[in-house]
Amino acid sequence: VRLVEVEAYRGTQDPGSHGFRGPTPRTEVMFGPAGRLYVYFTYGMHWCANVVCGPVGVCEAVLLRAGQPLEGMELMRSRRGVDDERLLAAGPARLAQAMGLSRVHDGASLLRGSRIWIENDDDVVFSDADVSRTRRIGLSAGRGDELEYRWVVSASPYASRRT
DNA sequence: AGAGTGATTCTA
DNA sequence: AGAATCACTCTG
Repeated sequence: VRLVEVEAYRGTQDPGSHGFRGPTPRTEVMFGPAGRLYVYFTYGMHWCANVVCGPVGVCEAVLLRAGQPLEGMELMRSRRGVDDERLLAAGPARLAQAMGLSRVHDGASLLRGSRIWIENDDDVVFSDADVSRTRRIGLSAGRGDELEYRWVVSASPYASRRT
């Protein structure tokens, strides 16, 4: 997919982050080296994937919130049980499901030579003017909900909501 | 607007 | 141990 929406989480500096209260068995990956996936399970049924960003000992991660399907459309349709291309990866749990990400990918490396990776698009698709910065989704009040740590391609029909 | 669903973490 | 919470999605 082509990523069209992400959110930043700043660990111990950020009450909205799973890492706010320091490392736990669940969050230890986020306190490890950058370039790995932090995949967590929530609401009894959903997986969501983050990219760990900070140096060892510092919890920082970026939640992958939405993507535009580019390849493997039929595989993603079957994983999602949905036909509409715009709903295949429009949301963090939808994206993870479309990509087939779950427990076994927690801690997986994204570095060169890995089976999962992120790469720059050779074509320039979006300019800075296409990207909006907003408050994050799904955080209760007082949990860092006022921070504008969500970046989204405003006009993309593949984002998790219209902006 | 509400239900579904179960791991994780905090409190006692 | 028990309870609260939850970086969500789908269906009405």
